[in-house]
Amino acid sequence: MDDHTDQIRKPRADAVRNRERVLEAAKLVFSAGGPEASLEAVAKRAGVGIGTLYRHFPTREDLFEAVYRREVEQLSELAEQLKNAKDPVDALRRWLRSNVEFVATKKGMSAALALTFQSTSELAAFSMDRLTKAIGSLLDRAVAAGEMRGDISPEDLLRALVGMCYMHDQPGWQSSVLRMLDVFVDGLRVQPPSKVKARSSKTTKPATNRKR
Amino acid sequence: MDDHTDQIRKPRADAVRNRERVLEAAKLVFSAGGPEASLEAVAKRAGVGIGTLYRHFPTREDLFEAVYRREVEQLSELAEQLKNAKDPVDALRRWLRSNVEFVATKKGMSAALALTFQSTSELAAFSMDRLTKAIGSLLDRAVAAGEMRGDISPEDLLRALVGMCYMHDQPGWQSSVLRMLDVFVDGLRVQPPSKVKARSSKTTKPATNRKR
DNA sequence: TGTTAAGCGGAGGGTGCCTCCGTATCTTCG
DNA sequence: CGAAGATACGGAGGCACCCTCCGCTTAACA
Repeated sequence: MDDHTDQIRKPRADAVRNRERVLEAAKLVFSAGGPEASLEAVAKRAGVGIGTLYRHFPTREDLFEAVYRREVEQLSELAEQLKNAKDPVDALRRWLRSNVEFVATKKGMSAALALTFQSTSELAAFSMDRLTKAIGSLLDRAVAAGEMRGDISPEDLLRALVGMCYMHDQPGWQSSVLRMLDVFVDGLRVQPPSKVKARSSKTTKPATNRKR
Repeated sequence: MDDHTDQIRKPRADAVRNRERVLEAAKLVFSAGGPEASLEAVAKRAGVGIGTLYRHFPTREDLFEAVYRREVEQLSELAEQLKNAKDPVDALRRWLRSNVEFVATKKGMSAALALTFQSTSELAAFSMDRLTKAIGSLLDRAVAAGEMRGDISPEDLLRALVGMCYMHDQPGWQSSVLRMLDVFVDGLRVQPPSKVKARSSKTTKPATNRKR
């Protein structure tokens, strides 16, 4: 009818609000009930109708993905904030710890993520990229401050973190990971040459495979 | 009333048969349709009523576990057979390859297994034990024959195998793993052969690979 | 304030989950 | 072999959840 249809309306306020509510509810419900939690439960918790949920997220996977993306972005933002902390080493340590906590609360979601990552590895790429950048910024700062060695790449660190968290079905894994992370961070510090302890008799570690 | 009911009847033939049918059907359906495949589809495929399925396996997890256990036991039996093969190194290699195939066909089940392993790590213990023994018997024989070095434990080998298969969402992972396994087995030999070209052992004639 | 399209909610048809129980079949024993 | 009783079978049925569809509501814009 009218010819200036290229004019876009402001999105409706209630739509924005509801979308946010659903995401928040989904985070809670999935974390508690695992990947097969009822979507109707999510809708109820969010205080919206089931139809509203489906309009915003047509499939269960869409909802998963949106929740997970948001979490990754929050971790990313946390890194941004921590950039301004006084002690760069401590900032990095804190970020790593937040990450462990993130995994811990997502216990129910891990299987779902395994599924999702298989189907759309675009999401995997996105989150890897995002997290690598986050960890990189913190790492760089510590290195620039002369507090950490510079021969470890962000990818390495991320891989180590993910690898450590991978065993999160064992009991007491969380404290174990936290301990290992502390050791890891300590090992990353530029150390006074006097305090060099003998290496274990493990086989030689392959050199860090630098990417890019 | 009855106090000497300790007399045990022979299990009914149809019960045994149906149980087996359900397991076989479940293997197929889960592999194809993933962990959330319909149990009624399993029952239909098995040619039994849904009630029969539920009597044998009260929960979905019970069924999963039974299927997985059976697979592990089959791998175990395969090792038993391969014990009598002429060439111990080739026997080991074949077992490792069967394992890769096993993982490949279970593509849909991986997420399910992640879930199951979290809840009942007793199953994980069982399968680890079983597979370690299987791989150990083959390894020992090759070592006893003087064809392989003796400083690698069955656990190491199993871990390497599992670790290699863990990346089975990448495209082309299977051939990659097979290649790595060949390299690995070559590395395990007492006398590393001078660059044997990687080959795919389709035939049952392994002798062509022997050269030194 | 009126117009209009974007958004909302929930009824409803469909599917799968799981239980329950009348019926069929197998084992045992006379 | 045949009866008796234990054991297993099948599927109807009630319930929860999935997802679509559409009449009603409400926010944006003029």
